[in-house]
Parts: sequence; C-alpha cells; structure tokens
Amino acid sequence: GATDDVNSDSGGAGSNDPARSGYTSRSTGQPVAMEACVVCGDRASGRHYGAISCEGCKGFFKRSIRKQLGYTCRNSKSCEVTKHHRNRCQFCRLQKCIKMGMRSDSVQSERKPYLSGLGGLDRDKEGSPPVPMLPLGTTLDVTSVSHSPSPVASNVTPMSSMSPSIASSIASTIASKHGNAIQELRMHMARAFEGALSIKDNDSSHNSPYNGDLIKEEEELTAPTAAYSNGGESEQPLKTPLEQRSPSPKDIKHNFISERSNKLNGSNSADNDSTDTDAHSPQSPPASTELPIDQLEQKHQLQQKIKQQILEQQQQQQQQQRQQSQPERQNQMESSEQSYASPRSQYQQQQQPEQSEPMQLTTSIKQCPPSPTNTTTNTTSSIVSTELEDAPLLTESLVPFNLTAPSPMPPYLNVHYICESASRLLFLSIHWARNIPAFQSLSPALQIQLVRGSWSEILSLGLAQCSNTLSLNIILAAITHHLASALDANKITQERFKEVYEHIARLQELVESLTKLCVDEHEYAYLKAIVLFSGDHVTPGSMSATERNMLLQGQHKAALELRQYLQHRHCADEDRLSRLLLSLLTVRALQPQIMEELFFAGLIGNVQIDSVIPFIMKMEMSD
Amino acid sequence: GATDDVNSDSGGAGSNDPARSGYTSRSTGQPVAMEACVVCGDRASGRHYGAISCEGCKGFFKRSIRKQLGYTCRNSKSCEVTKHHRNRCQFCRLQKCIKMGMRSDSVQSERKPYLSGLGGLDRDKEGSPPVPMLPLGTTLDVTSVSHSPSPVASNVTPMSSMSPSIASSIASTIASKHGNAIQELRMHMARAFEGALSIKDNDSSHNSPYNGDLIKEEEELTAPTAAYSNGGESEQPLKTPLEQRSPSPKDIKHNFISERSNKLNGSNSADNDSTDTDAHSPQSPPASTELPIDQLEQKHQLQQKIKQQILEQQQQQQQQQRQQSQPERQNQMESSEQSYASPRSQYQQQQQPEQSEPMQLTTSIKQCPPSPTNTTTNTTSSIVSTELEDAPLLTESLVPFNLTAPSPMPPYLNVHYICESASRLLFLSIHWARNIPAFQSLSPALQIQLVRGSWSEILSLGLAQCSNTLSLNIILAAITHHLASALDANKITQERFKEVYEHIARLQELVESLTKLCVDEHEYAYLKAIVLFSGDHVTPGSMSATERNMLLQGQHKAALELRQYLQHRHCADEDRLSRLLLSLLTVRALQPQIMEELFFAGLIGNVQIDSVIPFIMKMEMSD
DNA sequence: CTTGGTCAGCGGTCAC
DNA sequence: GTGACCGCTGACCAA
Ligand SMILES: [Zn+2]
Ligand SMILES: [Zn+2]
Ligand SMILES: [Zn+2]
Ligand SMILES: [Zn+2]
Repeated sequence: GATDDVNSDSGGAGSNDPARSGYTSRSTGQPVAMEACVVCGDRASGRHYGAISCEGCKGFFKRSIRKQLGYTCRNSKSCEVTKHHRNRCQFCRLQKCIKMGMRSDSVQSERKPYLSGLGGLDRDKEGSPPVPMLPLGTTLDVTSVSHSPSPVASNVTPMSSMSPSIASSIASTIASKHGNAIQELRMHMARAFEGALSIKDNDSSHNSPYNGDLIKEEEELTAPTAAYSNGGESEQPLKTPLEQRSPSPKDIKHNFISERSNKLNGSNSADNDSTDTDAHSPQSPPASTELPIDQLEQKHQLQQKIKQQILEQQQQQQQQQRQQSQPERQNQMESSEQSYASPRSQYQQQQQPEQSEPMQLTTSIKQCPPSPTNTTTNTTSSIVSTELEDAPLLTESLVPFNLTAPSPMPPYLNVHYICESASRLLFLSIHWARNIPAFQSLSPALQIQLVRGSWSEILSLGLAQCSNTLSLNIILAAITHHLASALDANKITQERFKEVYEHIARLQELVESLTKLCVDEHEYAYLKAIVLFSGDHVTPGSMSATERNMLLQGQHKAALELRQYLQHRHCADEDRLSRLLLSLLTVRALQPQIMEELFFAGLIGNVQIDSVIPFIMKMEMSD
Repeated sequence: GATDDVNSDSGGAGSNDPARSGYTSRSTGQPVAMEACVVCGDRASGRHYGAISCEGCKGFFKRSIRKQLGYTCRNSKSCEVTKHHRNRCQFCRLQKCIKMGMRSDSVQSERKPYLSGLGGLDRDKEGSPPVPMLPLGTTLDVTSVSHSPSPVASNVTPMSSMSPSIASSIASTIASKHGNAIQELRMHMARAFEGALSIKDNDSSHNSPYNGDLIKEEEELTAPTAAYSNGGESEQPLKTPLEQRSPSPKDIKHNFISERSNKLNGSNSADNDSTDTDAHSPQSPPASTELPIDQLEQKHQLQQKIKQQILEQQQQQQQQQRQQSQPERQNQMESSEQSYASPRSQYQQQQQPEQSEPMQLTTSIKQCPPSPTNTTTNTTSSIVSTELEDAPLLTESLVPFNLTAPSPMPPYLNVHYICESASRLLFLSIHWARNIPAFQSLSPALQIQLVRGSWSEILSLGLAQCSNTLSLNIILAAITHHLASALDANKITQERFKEVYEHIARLQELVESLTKLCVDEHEYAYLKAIVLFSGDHVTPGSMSATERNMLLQGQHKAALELRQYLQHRHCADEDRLSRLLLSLLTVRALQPQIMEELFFAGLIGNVQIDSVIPFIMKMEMSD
C-alpha cells in the first residue's frame, strides 16, 4: 500500500509478479486501451466517478468529497498533477479530478455500518444522490471548472494511417533511387562487418504486410542478421565477438532488440554484446528468400559497386590494424575513409550541378533550380583556401528538406517501418550535407569525420523537422512499447530499459520544444549546418589548423546567416537566435549510441552507423 | 504491521483511534511476529522501507536517504546498533538499515510543493534566500561593487592542514572554510561508499586493489586510505573493483588510473533475477554481494517492468543510490585528515540568510549586502507562479569568480595538486550556483540533478576562465605525461589512451578558443548559468512541467541577459553571442566521465563525482 | 465493472 | 537530529 508508487510489492511476500497487477489485459496485443488516468497519468484501473482514473485518484476523490475539507494550494492553483507529483498539492489534484469529469455526486455516503442512525440514509447505491456536496474547496473556482465535459483523453494520438498517395511519390524518390533504404543500410552494415558475407534479405517487408507486432517482428529480424555469416569463413578474422571488442560504451548496454537473454550464462554481461553477431547465428537460415525483385536487383548493383572497394580496404586495413593493436574491433571500415578518397573524389568535387541535385529525392516539391553555386569556389582555391568564400554557406537549394515517409504506415508499427523511416532521413540528411559547397571543399576524410560526428544530431533535428511526416509520436510510442516488451522478456536489464526510455523521453521533449518554436526550413538548415561544421567530434590531431579554421568559419557563417535570416523573419523576437542555438545543446545531449539503437539497431544489429557512413556518402556521390 | 491501527475513520465517528499508538500486535492476530526492529532491536512499528523496524529507524532512514549525504564512522564501522546506542553512529546505523533490507527507493520524494515560481525566493514558509539582487548586466561598472569589505563569515573552524604559505591566502577563502578541498572531497567519497557498501558485508574482501596510478604519487595516497578506516576490519564492504560494478557506461572504460582488469567474474549482472523473492530477507544475498546498493536493490525489483514504475523510481534511486553505492574502493583518504570527522550536517534546507553569503568564499572582494530584495516577488505570485520574477537571473555578486590556486605550484605537478585545483574550482562553482536565486527556488532534489548534470561543463568553463590562475597548460601537460606513463606501464590500453588523450586535446582547444574570444567574467557567468539551467540531463520523469518550465525560463533569461550585456559591451560584434553559445556545444562534447578521471580520479578513485555533489552542496549550505 | 472499505505503510510534524 | 504520533495514500478485495 501506501503511496509508494514504486513497486509496492506490498506484502513483501516475495512473490514476483510478472504480470500481476494488470488491471487490464495489458498483455501484448492490446495497444493501450484505456490505460492512463486522466488526472495524473498513472495507470487507470477503470472508470471511477465518471472519469477514467487510477486507484489513487479514485480514493483521493472519494475521501475529499466525503470529508468536506477544503484544500489549499500554496502556489497558484496550477500545480502539475502527475503520477509523481500528485501528492504535492491536494487542491490542484482535486481540481483536476473535477475538471476531468469526476462527479461528486457519484460518491456515495458512507456505507459503513449499519450502525445507525445518523445521517446515513444511504439507501441504494446509485439511487438518490443525497447531497450534491460540491462544496469543498473553499475556493470556488473549482466548481467553475466542473462543467467541462468530455474527458477527452488527449493522450494518445489517433494514428492516422498514411495516405496511399505517398506511395506513388515515393516511387520516384528515395525509394526509387536507392530502393529500400533499410536494405541498403543493412547490407552495408553487413559488409562492413565481414567483407563478404551474404547479406540477408529477410525483410521482405514491403510486400508482405508488416505484421503489427513489433516484437515478433524483431525476432524475425534477428535471425536473419545472423544468417549472413553463412559462407563466411573467410573473413572472419573479423571478430570473435568476445574479445573483439574491448569494452566500449556501446557494448555495455545490451542492444535491446537483438539482445539475447544473456543473463544467465554467468559470463559477464560486458562482453555479451558480441551477441549480435553470433547470437543469432545458431541457426537461422537466410530467412526470407522472398525479396522482391527490384530489391534484389538493386542489391546486386550496389554490391558490385562497393564490393571491390570494400574487400580491398578491409583486408588491408584489417590486417594492419590487427597487427598493431588488439583485436579491438577494428571498427569497421575506418579504412573506407582513406580509400574513399580514391574514387573520383576530388576535393573540389564540384558537384555537377543538375544531376545530383539532391533535393529531388524527396517528394519533390520544392525543387530548386540547379544553382550552380559553387562554381566560385575555385577562386579561393588559389591560395589560402582557409577562407571560405563570400558566397553564402547555404543556398536556397539547400533549404528545403522534404522527406517522404516510407509508405502506408502499417496499422501497427514495426521495426521495419521505423528503421526504413530513419534510414531515409539519414540518407536525405547526408545527401543534403554533401551538397553544401563549403562542405565539399573539405577533404573527403574530414567530410566523413564530420558526418560521423554529427549524424546523430542532424538526424535528431531531422526527426523534429519531419515529425509530422513521419508520425514520430507514433513511432516513438511503438519503440517504447517494443522496449517494454523487451524488458518483459528479460531481454534487457532494467537499467538499460530505464536509460533508453529516458532517452526517448528526452527526444520527445526536444521535438516538442522545436515544434513549439515553429522552426522553419531555413532555420533547420542552418542549425544542421552548424552541427555539421562542428569539429568537436573530429579527432584532434587529424585536422590541420587550416581545416579547423575552415570548420569554424563554416559554423560561424551558418550562425551568422541564421542571425541575418532571423532579423528578417522574426524581428520581433530578439531571443529566437539564442533559443535556436541552445536547442542544439539539447540535441547534443542525446547519445548517438542510443539513437542508433533506437532507429537502426533493430534491423542492423550492432553494427555501427559509423561504418556505413562512408558508403552512404559515396552512394550519394556516385548516383 | 504494528503501527497504526487502523485509522479506521470509522464512520467519521469522531473517535480517534487510540489504538494506534500501541505498537503491539494489532489487529491481526499475529502478535509476536514482528516485534523487534531488525536494526536496533527496539519495538518495531511495522515494516518500513522493506524492513521491520521501529519508528526511529524508519525516520532515520528516510532522512538519510533524502538528504543524500553520507555519514562517517569514527570507529571501525562496526558500531553496535541497539536501541540505546543507535544514535551514536549514523554511519553504522545506516549501514545496518541497508543491510537489513531497507531500500532507498522506497523513500518517496518530498511531498511539499516546491514550486514557488518566483525567481528565487519562495515566499512560503521556506526560508528565503539571502541573496541580494542587484541587476547587473546593463550597467557596466563592475568595479563599483568591489568595495565591500570582509565577509562576516564568522570564520569558522580553520584547521586547514595546508601548507603554511598558502594558508594565509586561503584562510579567507574556500580553504579556510572547508579546509582542504580535496580532503573533504576524499573524505566524503569514502563516506559515500561506506554508507553504501555497507550493504552486505560479506564481500568484505576487497580493499586494496587498485594500483596503477599515473604517478607514483598514488602510492602515497592509497596507503593512507587504509589508515582512514583505522579500525580496519570494517571496510569490508568495499569491493573488488573487478566485479563490483555491473556494466554501466562508466565502467566500460577503464579508469586509466585505477583501472581494473575486470572482465570476468561471472556473477553479477546476470543471475539476479532469480533472487527477487528473498529480497528483503535480511541476510545474505548471494554472490555478488558487493554490488552497489542500487544494484542490489534493483535486483530484487527486476520484475517490475512497467515503464511508469521505473520512471517513478528514477529520480530517487538515481541520486541516492548513487551516492551510497559507490563502494568502489575508497582508497585514499589522507590519513592526516581523518580527524576531520563528521561535519555537522544540517539539513534544513533553507540556508539562513546572512551567514551563507557565498561569494565570500572567494578571495573576497565582492561582497554584497544582504538586501532583502525579493519583496517585490509577491506580486507575481498572484497568478502564474511559473514565471520567474523580473529580477535578473544573475546579480552583480554572481559575476566575479575568483579562484585561488592551491599553493605554490610544485616543481613537478603531482596528482594532489591537480586534484586540489580542480576540487577548488568545483567547490567554487557549485557554491556559485547555489547562490543564484532562481536556482535556490528549485527543489533540492532538482538542484542536485542539475548540478550533477552540469558540473562537468561548468568545470570546463571554469578551467578556461581560470586557466591562467591554474596554469592549466602545465596541468594538462602533466596529466598527459602521466597518461603516457600509464600507457607505457600497460596500465591502460592504447584505445583508452587515445581516447583520453584526444579528450585532453579537445579541452585544450576549447580553452584556447575561449581565451581567444576574451570571454569576460560576465560572459562566463551567463554561460555557466545557461549550462546549469539545462534540463537536458535531468531524468525526464522526475521533473514536473512546471519545473521544466522554470528551467527553460532560467536558461532563456540567462541567454537574454547575456545578449543584453553584449549589446553594451561588444556592440561591434554582432556575432559574439552566437560564438559564445556555440562554444557551449563544444563544452558539451567533453565527456564528464573523462573529465572526472582527469581531474579527480587520481585521488579519489573511481568514485563518481555524482556522489559527492550532494555533499558539496550541503556543505555550502550549512556553513 | 464500479463503489465502498481496508489497512500496511509513507509522509509530515514538532516537542525533545 | 530524533522519533512518537497522526493523517493520507493507494493496492486490494468484497459487494
Ligand atoms: Zn490518477
Ligand atoms: Zn496547487
Ligand atoms: Zn530501530
Ligand atoms: Zn560506526
């Protein structure tokens, strides 16, 4: 009993209660029916006194009405009433109860002992509500509120399924170009891992309707992942999971998706992360053979394109690295960077105007004329390239950011959909970055470092920017649900759950705050640029002073242009600039590591985004 | 449950229940069952926080957990805890409470409304903050303020054991008040874990482990450590660093100083779930006994899977557990210091005005008269308490930041010196934070969370600000040297070396860039405030919307005041604001974890700064 | 399924 | 700071 919200475990009887409490059948299938108390948000136990509420609010309301005591608020009668704080202010709690529809006349008078006589004519329940008793709260405003009717549980968002129309648009966009973003990503990941493994195509995804269950879905996923190993004896030197990776932050936490119940084998949890690679291996045949044709095709193409490079690089590098340092997982493909240069890279890069015009990937509304912007760049090259030219950092063509959500949103989100969405966003973002003239003028190696250092932040901003398009709220809810399932299944530890859960909450808060700020396309573009040009994650020694300067200038230029833009747009609010910049602080507080797990790990496994970045960048380039 | 008898509110029949008082076996027939407090043997009043205990132990445990402070045992941590002696040693009493099954997460957070929206002062019963509030900013003359004379600070107990030369200067500063910063820190650390560790003592075994230090300096340190416990046997609970901690991000990286070879030991993280049931059973948990409290506790709770529950627990758990939990070797404690004994903890939150005037800690220049300023605040209270009052966030008294370097810098820097310097800076910074009116108006729990979330960033800014005073360049060089030595000695891995090394480089770059910007005191103060009021590291669920709002407002206010300040100072450079704010991004890129190791781990060991923060905050308060 | 009652147990208080 | 005392809370259960 008692207030303790915490697990209560009251009786102390050690019985564990896995599902115990569940008032509702919270079990799987049910996507939340009526779960939250409209007053405090805690889990509701049903409808009480007219409002769906929890046991606590129910009892509280009853007692309050019964003993007509008035409460007093020590603040301004607007205290938050949440599960955690509901006991902080009775006045406000009662006020909210009433406001949310609880009716005092539903509270019967003491029923107790037949004892006697006094006032109690309680008669039958329902029947005549004896006395209205609204009284309490000395203050009146309580009553005033009471009228408000519908206890609309605003909580959940009605999920709007995506319009089919999108499908078409997608066809001509990313999807068409890159095929399934996820698959590609996954493929690269796999490759990065082992040079040659066969990629598995489990995700039949599109065709076969996603089946709603996140959980099951995931199992399917995991299996396939493992599959890739099949032929591979060859490359394997890659890793023995165990020692491969030395403890690194990443490993510590179990990937909540792929993770196995590791718990038991006494081995310490630390290494287990290795799992994803081997974990699934046990059996899993290359699952679904059913890959849609087009995907298969693309796959091959891609493979070819990359194959050589990868193979080459890997071998060499791996060896090298291996020699020197420990088995520390050679993080996949650092090599790629270097080699990366080889292709047709050229710092100059002058993207060919037209062709690559990136924005077109998107639904294509804002299509911007092919501004040949960077032509000027050459000039600077003459001497001290340190200076960025005068041309604006971001041209108009770099402003629009139109993402197309994957497709009809399945009734129940699954990992595929989520990962696909995130992948598209990531692709689009990187593509965007690559089209920034100033960015192009940097060396390929540095470009990669910058993207590796900022992808998570740019993705976060992108999520906020496209939160509507992506139905981010629904996605996050699904992830959360998924996470909870993982916890139930003991696939992840409580600590891990908590950590990830909090991360999600933070991400949500960020999105909300950016949404509230009504950040527009231009602003997002500048913010992303600022983040992109941040040298904070670049290996200190790897950058020359000149390069560092270029980054700084790029960042400052972005900030400057943002300021100028704001002066035109929001002249009124002088502090908007600060707000926007400070939001970047919040963005940076989100760990890339968890971001990756949330949006990509489900499909890809533990492979790090870092390893795919070079490919993505190259992809964009070559296409 | 013995305690209350039912309160029965029997029909409201006015009869009070006299019965309650009798602890005895009440209602239920089981008379005997729980009669004695498992902690002290006194008559139990029921089960409290998981253990059958008396009212005294119940209250004691609650206060202890809420305060977040650790206690110290003057003896050998094995004091008897009986009804008559229970108040003789808080440390041992708490230790026993924990050992007997009391769980810190059963202690709920305070119920009193902490809102007060005012900029800082709450009018309610709570004490009012002492701080004066002169609007600063716009006006320039910083100098004008400087005059104020000596701080009343009725010099408190000096007893600083620091070198004579320094003594004088320090006398009037932090040192005088708190003695040696490091020592206090260290002492507290020890306490922190002792408290916690006391948990199961079986794991006594570990004491010494930890050796590799960057420098030999450490050897001196460790030895003393032992001394500190004088009685010796007690320390037990400590733990072998090895298994002690379950994997958490922090652990992953080896502390290059104390580093452990960890890896195996199977026990821990995994097995737990099974245990769940016996949770409360007084004794012996299996194997992993040495887990930090939180882990132990959580183990039992594994079953809970609902996110909400978790959320609830978070706030509490996090904090306290942390504090107690770090059993990680409490090694070093300077022997000399032990005498220091228990401070007089006090916890009445409201610091008494006068007394505490913070700035005085510093060399003492700017002292502000105790103006009872806030009178105006009331007006606002009328309605939206959410709003911060109009008073400026930072008053002139909060601008100066005068740090005194430890003493004559030794010819060859050693860990002591470095840690001492950093500790002072940390103390001063926290002290500064605590004197911000708006900060004071937040609930203590939130205050702690904020400091825990920002100490590293504030420290970084402070390092930059005081880089000259501290001869930071020399310090960093020394650290780097140590690091290299550690690498040579194979005390750390190459990867780790690289990581830390790069971190140092980044820090250096940051300092350089801030130096180049010529950031002044005002600007630093604002930047720190922005960082302090960042809710980005606060556990999402633990903060009410109102509180979140207050934080946001505080942050925005700081940004706004900074902007205004800049308009007066640097009218020329319109982009200075952006530059300053963006520097915070860089600051955030520095991992607190490594920061901690660089500056504190050498002396303190693996204990986390997090655990000392409550202590430091309290210290500031009580003086 | 709601309403009522129950009571272990948490929080707060305030003489000491 | 302590702890006897009391009010409230809310998980549970009967109706
Ligand atoms: Zn409720
Ligand atoms: Zn209120
Ligand atoms: Zn006791
Ligand atoms: Zn003791």
